Amino acid sequence: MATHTHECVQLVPIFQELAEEQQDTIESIVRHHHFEAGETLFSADDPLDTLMIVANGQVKVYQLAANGREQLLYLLQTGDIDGEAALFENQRRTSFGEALVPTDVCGIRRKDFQALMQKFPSISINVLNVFGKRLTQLERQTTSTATESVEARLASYLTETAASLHTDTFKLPLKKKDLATFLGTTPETISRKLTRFAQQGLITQKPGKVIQINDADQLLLAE
Amino acid sequence: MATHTHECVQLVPIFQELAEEQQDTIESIVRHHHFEAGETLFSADDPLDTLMIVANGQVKVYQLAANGREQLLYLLQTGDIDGEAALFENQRRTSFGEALVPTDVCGIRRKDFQALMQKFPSISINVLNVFGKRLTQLERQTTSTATESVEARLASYLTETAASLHTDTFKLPLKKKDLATFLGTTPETISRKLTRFAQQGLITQKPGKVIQINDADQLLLAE
DNA sequence: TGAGTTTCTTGACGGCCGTCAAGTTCTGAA
DNA sequence: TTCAGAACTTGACGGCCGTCAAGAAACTCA
Repeated sequence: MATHTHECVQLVPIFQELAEEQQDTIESIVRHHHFEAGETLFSADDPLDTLMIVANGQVKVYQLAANGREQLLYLLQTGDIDGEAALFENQRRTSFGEALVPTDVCGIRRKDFQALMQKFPSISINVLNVFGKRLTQLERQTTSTATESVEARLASYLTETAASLHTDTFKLPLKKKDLATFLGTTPETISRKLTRFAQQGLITQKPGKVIQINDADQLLLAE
Repeated sequence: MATHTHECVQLVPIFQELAEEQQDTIESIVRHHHFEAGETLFSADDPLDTLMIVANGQVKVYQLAANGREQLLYLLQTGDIDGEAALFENQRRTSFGEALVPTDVCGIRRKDFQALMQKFPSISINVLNVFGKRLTQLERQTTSTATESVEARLASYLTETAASLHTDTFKLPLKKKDLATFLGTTPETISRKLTRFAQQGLITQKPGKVIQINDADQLLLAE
C-alpha cells in the first residue's frame, strides 16, 4: 500500500518539485481517509484546522447561507485542496463537503503544514498559486451572480464547460439541483432555460444529461 | 523623503517580522506612485505583472461583467494589497482600480516579488494569510448574492459595518451607487430599502449618509 | 453665497424568476 | 425486468426588484 499512498502526495500539484525523499516526509505526516459517495467529509461548525487534499475522487463543497439555503462553491477534483482558511487562524467552517463518488482524502494538520512550508518554501508558493486562481475564479463568480441574468450565467457555464473539455458535446457533471445552487437559481429555471436554448437552436439536449452546443457565440449573447 | 517612503513598507502587514535592513532591501525594489481622488490606478486589459500595495489612502476595485455592468469587489485600505493573480502567470486584468481619496501606492514587479518570497519565506506565508481571508470573504459574498434577497444583504452589510466600527451610528463609506454595485443591486432599491427599515424603526437615517442602527437583531431577520 | 452638477428619493410599471403543484422520465436495486 | 423513489419538466401565479422618469436634496467651486 505504500505505493498507493505515496501516489497521493505525488499527485498533488502543490508538492511537485519536491525530491522523492521529501515527499516521503510529507507522506509520513498526512492522514488518509476514505469516503463513499454521498458521505459527508466535514460539516459547518467543524473546527477548521486541517488542510484537505483530494487524492482520488470528487467532492462537492457547499456553503450555508443565513437563510438556510445552500450554495455550491466548488467541485473539487483529484489533486485539489480545500481548507485554505484553516491554515492560519482558529476559524470555524461555514461550509460542508460531500463526496460525489467514492473518494480518498489526505489530511494535514495546520501545525504540520506550517512547519512544512517553513521547511520547503516552494510549497507555499505553490499554494499561493492555487489561491490566486481560486480568488480570480470567485471574483468572476461573484460579479456574474450579482450582475448577470440566470440565462447569461447558464450560457457562460455551458460554453466554459465545453471549452474546458475541448468538445461541443458533453455530459453535465452535476444534477440540475446542484447546478442550480451553483448558479444561484432553481432546478425549474434551469430546465426552462435549457428548453428555451434548444428551441432557439443554440443547443441540442440528448438523453442522459448530454448537451451539444450548436452556436456558442450566439449563446453568449443571451441576456 | 526616505523616512516617508520607508513607512510604506513598514505599514504593510505582509512585510512585518522583517528586520529593518531587510525592509530596506524591499524599499529599494518598490516603485512609488501617487494618485489624486478619482484617478484610475489600473484598467481592465492592463498586463498584470505588478503587485500593488496601498501605502496611504483608499482604492475602489471594480470588475467588469460581460454585459458591461460593474461590480465593486474591494474597498482597499492603507496596508491592503492587490494584484494577487499577478504573481504567477501572464494574465490580463479583468478589474480596474480607482482612487477614492488622494492615495499613495507602491508597486512591486512580479519577478522581484517572487525573488523576495524565495529569500524571505515569511512573506509568502503572510500573503497566504491575506489570501485566505479574502477567499473566505468572497465565498461569503458569493453565497450571499446568490441566495439572499437584496434586503437581507443590505441588512447584513449595515450590521457588519457597524460591528466592525464598534458603534451603532456611522457614516456610509460609499455613495449609494457604489454601495449598490457592491451589493449587486441599484441605488433606487437601496434608497427604498433604507426608507423601509427606517419606517419599521430598525434604523434611523440622519443627514450626511449617517445611519443609526436601532435593532440589529431584528434587522437581520429581514428577508 | 449662489449656480450648476451630481446624487438621492419616490412613483409607476413590467419582466424575470422563485414557488407550488402535478405529471413524466430516469435510475438503480431486487 | 420491474417497480419505487428520485430527478426532471411544464404550467400557473405572484412578488421582488430593475428600469425609466421627474423632482428634491446635497455637494462643488468660483
